[in-house]
Amino acid sequence: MPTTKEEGSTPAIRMNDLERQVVDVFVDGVKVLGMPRSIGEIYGMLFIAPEPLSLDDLVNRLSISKGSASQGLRTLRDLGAVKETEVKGVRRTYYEADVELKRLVGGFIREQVRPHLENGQLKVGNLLELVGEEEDPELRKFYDERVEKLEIWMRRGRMVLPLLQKVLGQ
Amino acid sequence: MPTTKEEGSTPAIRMNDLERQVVDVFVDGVKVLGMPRSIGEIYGMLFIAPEPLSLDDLVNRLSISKGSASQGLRTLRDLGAVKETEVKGVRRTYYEADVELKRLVGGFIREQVRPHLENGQLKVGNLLELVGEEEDPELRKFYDERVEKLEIWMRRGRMVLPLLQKVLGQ
DNA sequence: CATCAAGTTCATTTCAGATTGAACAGGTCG
DNA sequence: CGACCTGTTCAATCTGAAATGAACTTGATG
Repeated sequence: MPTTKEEGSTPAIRMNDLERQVVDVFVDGVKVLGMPRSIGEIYGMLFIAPEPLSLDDLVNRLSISKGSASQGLRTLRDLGAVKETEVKGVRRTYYEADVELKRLVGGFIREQVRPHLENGQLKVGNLLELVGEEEDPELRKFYDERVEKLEIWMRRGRMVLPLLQKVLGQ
Repeated sequence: MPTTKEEGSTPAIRMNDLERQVVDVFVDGVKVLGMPRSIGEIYGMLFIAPEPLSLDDLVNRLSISKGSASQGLRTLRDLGAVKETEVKGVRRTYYEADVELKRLVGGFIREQVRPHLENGQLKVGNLLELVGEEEDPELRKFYDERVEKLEIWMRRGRMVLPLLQKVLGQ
């Protein structure tokens, strides 16, 4: 039962202290990870909600716009951080937080970390050509070393990800 | 010898392609870590510079303000990402990049990650009291579980850090 | 088919955080 | 001491990413 009687779930429901503080923790959390506050608000609200919530519930309780809620939910879906709950006989979609750390970490790595790392490796690849153009052999040696180091760092970054997943997962 | 003849090191030196692209890689890098672009520019410039650079060198080559350079260098010093080089008989301070990944990771964890985690744990601690106020026993049980889960996540976060340092270091 | 309800899209606006630059502090040298 | 050089500080400004909200799409219902 998504929301009880008072049908649907529309009128501005105030957040209580617990909800407010939990949301706050997640807002900080996602900020550290470089994600927008609204993502933290939405996930936090779902995390502490005993029942699934609809988009409109989130709009009302968090006082955010429909646009924010919609985009935030999409991002969270992409991350695999929320589950949709189809309620029989109701059109509206209800969401609940997926609270498996393993999935959260995996989603974050897949969506946010890997793309950046791959892009970085590409750029570092291009660097090698530029180093080749350097005439002065001593300088060239120095550049080679540095670019080599960069490559090692990138490689190591990639290797850490599965380990992270393993350690954090369950 | 910090900079060669043409004494000190003042007039606007243009960046070459290699420098520009290396800086670019680091700008992206620090952005992912949630740090300001100027930090990436400065560290990147130092990383690819065969000789130590002064604050003014950075201002000239990167076309950033003295203020940015000064603050950026301070942050990088706090992170342990930069070493100061005292040159005998010269007042000016010269900087070079510290390229030990171990130190970089350690500094980042110490300065950026730990503070946030600790702050988070504090906030989660406060949550427990709020949960105690909940009357409905079933609801209370749910809240307890969630807060408990949050604590576990935090704890796990802290445990991962030393592991990260160990794996990435050298 | 017309109406309504649910959700998405995206041009505009808002705002937090980064950058600037001018004033300032501290040190050095003649 | 006084001119000068190096670097720091911080109020004012700028900017890019996030939030808004109105227009739009989709699809269900009578």
